[in-house]
Amino acid sequence: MASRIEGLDEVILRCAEQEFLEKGFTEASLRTIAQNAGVSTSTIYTRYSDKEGLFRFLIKPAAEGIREYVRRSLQGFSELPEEEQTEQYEDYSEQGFPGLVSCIYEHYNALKLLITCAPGTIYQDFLESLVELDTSCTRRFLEQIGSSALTEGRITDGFLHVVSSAFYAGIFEVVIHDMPRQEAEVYINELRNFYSNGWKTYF
Amino acid sequence: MASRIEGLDEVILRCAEQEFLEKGFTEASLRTIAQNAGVSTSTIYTRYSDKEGLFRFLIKPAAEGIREYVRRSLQGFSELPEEEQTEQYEDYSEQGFPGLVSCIYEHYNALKLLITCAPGTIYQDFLESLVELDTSCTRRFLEQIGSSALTEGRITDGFLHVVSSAFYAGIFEVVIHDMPRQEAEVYINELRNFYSNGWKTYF
Amino acid sequence: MASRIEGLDEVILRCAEQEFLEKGFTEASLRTIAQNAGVSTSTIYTRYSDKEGLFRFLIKPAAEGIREYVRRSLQGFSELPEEEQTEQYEDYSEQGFPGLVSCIYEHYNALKLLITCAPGTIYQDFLESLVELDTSCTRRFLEQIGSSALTEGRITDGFLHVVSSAFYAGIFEVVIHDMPRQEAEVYINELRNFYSNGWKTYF
Amino acid sequence: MASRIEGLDEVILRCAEQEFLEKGFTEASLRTIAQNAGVSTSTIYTRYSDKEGLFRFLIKPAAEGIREYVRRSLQGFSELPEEEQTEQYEDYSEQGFPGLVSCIYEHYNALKLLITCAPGTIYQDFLESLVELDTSCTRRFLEQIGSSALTEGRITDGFLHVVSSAFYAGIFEVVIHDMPRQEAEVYINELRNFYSNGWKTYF
DNA sequence: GATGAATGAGCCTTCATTCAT
DNA sequence: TATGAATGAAGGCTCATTCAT
Repeated sequence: MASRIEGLDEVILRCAEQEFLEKGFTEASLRTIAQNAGVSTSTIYTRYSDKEGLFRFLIKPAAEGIREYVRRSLQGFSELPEEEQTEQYEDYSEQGFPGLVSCIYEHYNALKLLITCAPGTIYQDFLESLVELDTSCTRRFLEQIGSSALTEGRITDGFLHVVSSAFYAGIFEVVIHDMPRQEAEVYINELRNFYSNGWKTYF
Repeated sequence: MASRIEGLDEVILRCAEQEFLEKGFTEASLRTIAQNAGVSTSTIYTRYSDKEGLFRFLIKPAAEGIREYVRRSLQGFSELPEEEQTEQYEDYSEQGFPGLVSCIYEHYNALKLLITCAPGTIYQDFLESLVELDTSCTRRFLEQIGSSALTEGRITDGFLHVVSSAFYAGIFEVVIHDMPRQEAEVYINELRNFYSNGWKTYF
Repeated sequence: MASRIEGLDEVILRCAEQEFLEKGFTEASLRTIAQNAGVSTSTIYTRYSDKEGLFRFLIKPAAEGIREYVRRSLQGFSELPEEEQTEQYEDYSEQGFPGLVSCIYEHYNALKLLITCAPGTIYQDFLESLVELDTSCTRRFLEQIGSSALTEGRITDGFLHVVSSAFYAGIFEVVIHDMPRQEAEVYINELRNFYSNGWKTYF
Repeated sequence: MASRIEGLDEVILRCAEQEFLEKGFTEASLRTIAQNAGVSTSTIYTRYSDKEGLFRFLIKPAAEGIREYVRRSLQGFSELPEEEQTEQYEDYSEQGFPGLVSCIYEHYNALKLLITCAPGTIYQDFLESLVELDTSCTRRFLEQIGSSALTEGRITDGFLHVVSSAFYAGIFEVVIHDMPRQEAEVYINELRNFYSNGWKTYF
């Protein structure tokens, strides 16, 4: 009874990453991955149950990493006293998501996979999860400051939702366009600034 | 000379649209489209050359419509006297792309196809074409007003490009999230406002 | 009612020849032929009934030309007085099929088609028809000279048949290998010499 | 590890042979072969890569067998002392390729496949490989005996090539015409005799 | 006579997945 | 656990041919 071959996972995952990156999920071939990794197709099934399982395994740390970062970041904001929150919005460009870029580049390949190669609604679901964190935080803030835009219904759930997903989609352009890290930092700060400026008009 | 069967195109195109929308380009099956339309697979080849030809046919008016709208809109801006251009930027939220939403909803399904289901680089190329129009217009404006950010190299081609594509990607969230038309109008104006505010810091 | 377009046949036939030559009968595409000729596929059907009809039309003159030449040539031999026939066999290299090469080069392309591109049994049938002419002439000669090989059954129909078809197949190597005309003349004479030498042992 | 189903290869190969023989390579259908063999089309791909792989597998032993026979036979001739070589040429009809017929009938069906059904240049390449062996042996002999025909340029590479391929094509008539084995032996000896007689005129 | 359109049959091939070993 | 073999479904596409105009 053969035990798990040492280091095989790494080889498989590296080959899978490459194949998915090159061809996207649908067009990627399990056979090709297996061949490049020097294992049988069946081995992949033994370890990751199926094609989608393999893909999800590859992107999981990245998705969770980003999500965790955003969660903690928003939570930090929520826990500030109200006046500081407002203040931050005034000059967010210096705070922003200070470590977001690090987080992105830490999971670069996997993130690119998730953003550009995912099958079905995997990317949408991921984006959705970020947007939910974001909008609920924003709504809470707007409620705290007693925003009239909110009570008068000018700001709806739909609006919050779309503005937020446009924002995150904007951030992920960094990955789509393989922006160098330094450029990305400036860009993301700028984006954050844009959206801050947008929101301020509702305060 | 056997003439084209009356109204067949409409049936085929409707079925194709549905199939592509449901499964995306790659996963969509020509056989299924043909079956639903009640024609032979070959008929599709006779009329649209191949799968991609069919897809492009479906998409073409939408892509061209949007592109044409954006072109004319930017051209109108460029032809204004300099002071009015600056003025517009100051309060763009009341001008925006006034007819863009109409244009989007006119081609709604086809646009959704283009944005969410296109194979290869078709969507990227489309987006790119808009971004090119946009950035060359923006650069021209910045040159006219003698922007120091431009001459000092803080604004690069890459920066223009990414900000612009983030903007258009943001606009297309309207389609991705099936936003009701009225909401979309507000949203797009808002987005325009965001980006205007962003640019203003460079003037 | 449109009358036959002037000179269309020539164009079609030239394009068909090229396509068949390039791809062989099976792989050749009627559509390609039609496209290159600038006519509709249907036009070919109107004029040549179907793909095989078109092919047969192309090769007919060549097949008949060669067959006619061989027939007349053998007939000439048969009509000689017996002693001259024997004599010819003794020094056939100077007589051979004196005009055969001319005949071959007159129909070169069509012959190449027939030999290398024909579908089904068309080439076999053609070869067979030559072999039949040849063997019946040979047998008649052997009978005339009272060949013991014949009466003793050492020379059978099968033997005659195969030797003859090997001979003609040998001749057609000229076409298969695109042998220059002058070289071909020498070669065919040589071949004839070989076979004459072979036969002489049975006299 | 699922082992190969017992005896499946034989069934598949037999069905493939039949189909190729009946319709030729191009017209033969893998589906039909699979159906007749009672396996799925994919099984054929698992075992033989593709259609051509299957064909080549069928043919390989025959092609190699014949080639090997010819090689050894010519080598034997080359290794004789010069006077015996000349002697053999004088009365080759009694030596010929004594075991060639056995070799042919051993691989009968596969050889028929190779000669009458092969796609592309497979048969040509096979023939060419024989011709190469043959001509280099012949040339060596002519050089040894200091043939004036060679030094004077009357015998060229082209001539050697064509005469040789006509000879082997002649031999394969045996297969094309399904000649009974005994008849074939006589025929091939005869053919060898013909060509020996031809060559002798150049010595 | 010429044609554009339509067709149905058929092609080879690839795929993810299962299963006995 | 790892695997080679087998599979059924499906894929896009090409073809020769027919037919109404």
